[in-house]
Amino acid sequence: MYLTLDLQSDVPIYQQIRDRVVEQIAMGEARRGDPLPSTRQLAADFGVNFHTVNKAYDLLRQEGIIRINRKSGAVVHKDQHLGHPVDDAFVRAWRDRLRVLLAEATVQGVHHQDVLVHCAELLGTFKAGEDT
Amino acid sequence: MYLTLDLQSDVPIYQQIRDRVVEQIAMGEARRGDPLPSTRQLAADFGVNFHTVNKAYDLLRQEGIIRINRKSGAVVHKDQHLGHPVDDAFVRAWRDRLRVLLAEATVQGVHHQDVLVHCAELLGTFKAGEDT
Amino acid sequence: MYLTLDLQSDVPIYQQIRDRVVEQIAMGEARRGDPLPSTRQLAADFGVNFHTVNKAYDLLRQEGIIRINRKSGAVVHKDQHLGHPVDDAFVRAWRDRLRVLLAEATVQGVHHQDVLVHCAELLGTFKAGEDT
Amino acid sequence: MYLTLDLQSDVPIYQQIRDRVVEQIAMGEARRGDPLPSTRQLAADFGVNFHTVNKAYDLLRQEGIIRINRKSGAVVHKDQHLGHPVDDAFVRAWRDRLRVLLAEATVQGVHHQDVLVHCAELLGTFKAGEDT
DNA sequence: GTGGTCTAGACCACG
DNA sequence: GTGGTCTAGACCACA
Repeated sequence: MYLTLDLQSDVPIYQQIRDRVVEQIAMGEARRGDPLPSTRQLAADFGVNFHTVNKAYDLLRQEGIIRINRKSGAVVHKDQHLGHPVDDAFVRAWRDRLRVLLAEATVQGVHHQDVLVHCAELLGTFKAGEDT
Repeated sequence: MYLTLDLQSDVPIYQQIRDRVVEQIAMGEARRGDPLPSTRQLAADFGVNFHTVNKAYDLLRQEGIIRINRKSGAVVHKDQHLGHPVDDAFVRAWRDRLRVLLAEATVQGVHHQDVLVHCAELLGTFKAGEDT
Repeated sequence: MYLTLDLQSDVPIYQQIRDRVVEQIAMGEARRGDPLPSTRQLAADFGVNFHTVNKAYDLLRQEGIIRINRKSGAVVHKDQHLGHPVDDAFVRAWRDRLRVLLAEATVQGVHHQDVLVHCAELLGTFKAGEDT
Repeated sequence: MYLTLDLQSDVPIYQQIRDRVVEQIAMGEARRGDPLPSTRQLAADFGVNFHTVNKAYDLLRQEGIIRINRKSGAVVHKDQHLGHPVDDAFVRAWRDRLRVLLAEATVQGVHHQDVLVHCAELLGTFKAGEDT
């Protein structure tokens, strides 16, 4: 699993790590049961603090996306093929964030049709994982 | 313009104010030239400090969404009818944020079709403003 | 004397009026003894408050650029042909402001040669007045 | 980086701080990657509130002159050696401010030749940084 | 009336 | 350690 970070970004590093992991899973690059790099390994690769990676993994654990075992380290727990019912609370909060994002694009002059194209394109990159 | 805040949320208050204003403009509730409440008025309404509102307005000003006059206060400057060219840098950054959001939904098991339905529904609430 | 204002600018209106008058005099459009529009006239033309124009004229008076008589109104008092000695205090303060302006251009990547070209060009538009 | 302020000046303190930083960078005293003092450190040195320094740094960040990291604080991001293309909008606004400044000098009787000498002298103090 | 500036101090997030 | 957020209140500038 290759992750890329931007240490200059104003997005917190732990958030970036978490985001990249989510994207990798969505793209099908990592599936249920697959192991994640060890926190120390990742921290060394990126040259960031060990606690920072830890925080990212803890976030993912709280979201139910990964499981952390003392022995085997972190493994992917949730992916798009799991078939579990979608959490209503998640959808509500997610939709709220989506509304803001779409509102921004609308105000900045992006046509609604183009917005949908962007969505479809991005979902397409995740679809590939679905077919596997 | 009616705005609602959640003072308990972990989203900064100034960010929430900014988000609500963007949504209102996207929904066509406020259009180019329409005045926004004065910072101190809005602060009093929400029971927050006027500096917090100030920061939200300053953010919107930096995004080119509102203009601030010493005399008449803040007025809407950008809406979906402006016909201005869309900033490429904005689209790139916006798409990156959209990717993360869509990846989250995918990982949590939301079907791609449902994601598109959510997008279309939300855009529909903005479309109303376009028809006016 | 034709003046143009930008009511949307973040530059105070009284400052803009003062700046435009200074530019007109520098360009030779108005010379020592020439009358300025009455404050009430200018206020009506621009649709701004009478006190705002008054403040601009007062600034110019303090700078020794115009004289204000109750009878004849405001008249230009200083122009580039006056031949009076240049005030040292003015030059020092002026140079400080110039330093900041030139530093900005330098940091933003404008070549020093281009800076000098800009200066020469602008001075050229004032030179025309000198020849008159 | 040594900066000097005039707390009695009518120029806002945060603006003075911003100006001094720009001058230091233009003079080559601080270059791309060099760290700036922490906001609270600088505030303590000047005897001003840290919010004031914060505002100055935020201004510089918006201008793309510095970058702010949560970890290492603020570092210089732009200097005259960067070789980036010059922003047209910046040049237009900058030239407008230059016009006013040159008009003032002209009206006050400074000869055009002397104005150019002042410009060349000041640019020379920045040139030193270029040669390094 | 409006927004802008500055101060002072508390608390949190990040690394 | 760093910066970010929020509060509270004072005073000034602008129109």
